[in-house]
Amino acid sequence: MIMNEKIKLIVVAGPTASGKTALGVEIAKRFNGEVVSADSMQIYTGMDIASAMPTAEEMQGIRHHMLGFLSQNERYSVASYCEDAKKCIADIVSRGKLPVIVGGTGLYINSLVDNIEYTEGETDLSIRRALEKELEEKGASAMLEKLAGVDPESASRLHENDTKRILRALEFYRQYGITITEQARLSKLNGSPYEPLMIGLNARDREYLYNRINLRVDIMAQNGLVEEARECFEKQKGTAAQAIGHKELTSYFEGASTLAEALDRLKQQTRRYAKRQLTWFRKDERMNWLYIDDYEDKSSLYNTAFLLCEEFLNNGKGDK
RNA sequence: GCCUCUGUAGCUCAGUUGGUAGAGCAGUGGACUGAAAAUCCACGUGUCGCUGGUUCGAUUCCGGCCGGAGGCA
Repeated sequence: MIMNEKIKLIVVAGPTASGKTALGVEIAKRFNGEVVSADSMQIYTGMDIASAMPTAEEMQGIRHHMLGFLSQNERYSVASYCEDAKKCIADIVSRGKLPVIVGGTGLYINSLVDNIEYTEGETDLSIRRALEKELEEKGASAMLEKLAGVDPESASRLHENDTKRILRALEFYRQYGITITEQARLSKLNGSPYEPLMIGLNARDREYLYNRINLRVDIMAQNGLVEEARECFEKQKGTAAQAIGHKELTSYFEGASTLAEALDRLKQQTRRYAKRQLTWFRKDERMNWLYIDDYEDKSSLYNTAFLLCEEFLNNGKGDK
C-alpha cells in the first residue's frame, strides 16, 4: 500500500520541426490521454503560424491544454507556466486520463516535471529597471563584482557578458533577501510528485532536421506567415516579441531586405534554435531518444514510442 | 584571337618584402531556476586551382595549362 504514488506523465520533447505535436497526439489517442503543451510561444493568441500551434485537424479531437490563452502584450514566465500546467495535470488525472506533456521549451518542461518551486509573487520590474540603469552607468564588470559581494557562487558561474543573469541574480536578492543560489537549492527540496517517461525526438543526420525546418518555414510562408507578422508588427511585447517567425520579417517590412532574404534569416534562426534545444535536452539522462530518420514511416516510429509507453505504464509502481 | 584582373576554410575575402596562413559570416559543442523561440560562453589544417622551373626552401617569384570576371579592334 503505497501512500504517495507518483503521477505518471509522458513527456515528448525535442527540437522544433521534429514531429512532437503528431507524436504527442498519437500517444494521447492510444493511451487515453490529453496533451499539455510546454511551449513558451504557443501560449499566445494571434501567432498560430509562427509558433506552429497545432491546428484543430492536427489535434484529432484530443484535448490540448496551455495553448493560445494569452494576448501578445502580456508577460509570462516559467513560474506561471508551472502553476498553470500543474493545475491542468491535476484536472486531467482527476478525470482518469493520462497527461502527455508536449513541447520544446526545455526550461518549462524540466521545471514542471521536476517540480521546481519558485518563490511567491511577481517580478518587481522597478527593481529590474533600476539595475538596468545602474548597469548602463557602471558597466558589466562592476555589476558582476557587486553580485560577488552578495552571492559569490553565482557570480563565479556567470560570465561578465551574461548581464541578463547577473541582473536577475541581483534583482532576486534585492527582492527576496536570499540569494538565487540558495533559492535554487530550496526549489528542489520537495521532490516531484511526477514520474515522467521522457521521450526525445532527434535526427541522426542534422542535415535531415534542418531540411525539415527549411521546408516548414516555406510552408509557413505559403500559409500566411507574412500577413500574420504584419498584423503583429509592433504589437507584441514581452515574451511574445521574442518569438522566432515575426521579428525576422521586420527588415522586409522596413524595406531593408527582400522577402527571400528575410525568410532565409528566419530559417537560420530556427536552425540555431533547434540546436540550442538539443543542447538542453541532451543533458537529461532520462531521455529516451527516438531518431526520426531511423524509421521508414511514421507508424513504425509511433509503434516504438508506444512500446516505451506501455512498458512505462504497466511497469512497477514508481520504482526505478 | 589578344589584353587585364582573378582562383587561399562551406561562403566572402585578407595575407605571407619566399620560411606551408587568418578574419567575418556559416557551422559545431556547451551553459541555462520568474525574459528561455530569450540570453551567454568556447571552438579556425585548409592538396593556398593544376603542373613545371628558380631556390636550401614556393601558397608567395617565373612559365605553361585549366576555371571565373571584365576589356579590345
